[in-house]
Amino acid sequence: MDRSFFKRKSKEVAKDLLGNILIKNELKGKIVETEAYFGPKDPASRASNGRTKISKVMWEEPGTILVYVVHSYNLFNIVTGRTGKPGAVLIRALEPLKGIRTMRDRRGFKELHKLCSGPGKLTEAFGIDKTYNKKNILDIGGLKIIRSNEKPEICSSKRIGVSEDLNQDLRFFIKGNEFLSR
DNA sequence: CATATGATGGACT
DNA sequence: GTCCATCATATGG
Repeated sequence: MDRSFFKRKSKEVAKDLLGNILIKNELKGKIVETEAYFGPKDPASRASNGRTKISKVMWEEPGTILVYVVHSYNLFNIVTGRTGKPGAVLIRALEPLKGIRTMRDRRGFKELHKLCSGPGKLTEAFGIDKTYNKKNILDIGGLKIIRSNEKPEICSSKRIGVSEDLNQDLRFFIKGNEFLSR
């Protein structure tokens, strides 16, 4: 993954992330579910109220990590688009591939499908917290995304948990995957 | 299997 | 004080 990958519209990045591999130290997971968020004209986006303590990171360089807390869970996003043009992709679910022992210990469940099947679950399983906020995933070694050669079949839906959504599908997931949220 | 409900804490008005 | 880009339980079929 390079800078040009993230320097595109969040909708394109969200779709193209599916099937690729998130790596944090010894942990690996396949990205199976994402959501795209736009800037101030997107009512569901954190940027809908302009630049705030949380949302201002969305104006940073593509590849910047945005982590913030909702209902006491960390949510992991990656900033997309040109620097100064707010946009981000939320990583919503991973298929656990490696480091299952660690994920089970952190989550307190042994079932594979309970480890990373939601945006708050995967950050707990992977140990992603606010110390990663505002760092660039292209610059730090311990956390990265690598391409797989998989070309998954992609489905879409409305975004989950938002009170006011746009009239288009901005949630993307791999068809039939067992590790989706919900 | 499904839907319902309470806990949670930080950001924002 | 209000509002969540959530989750784990509990309950009913």
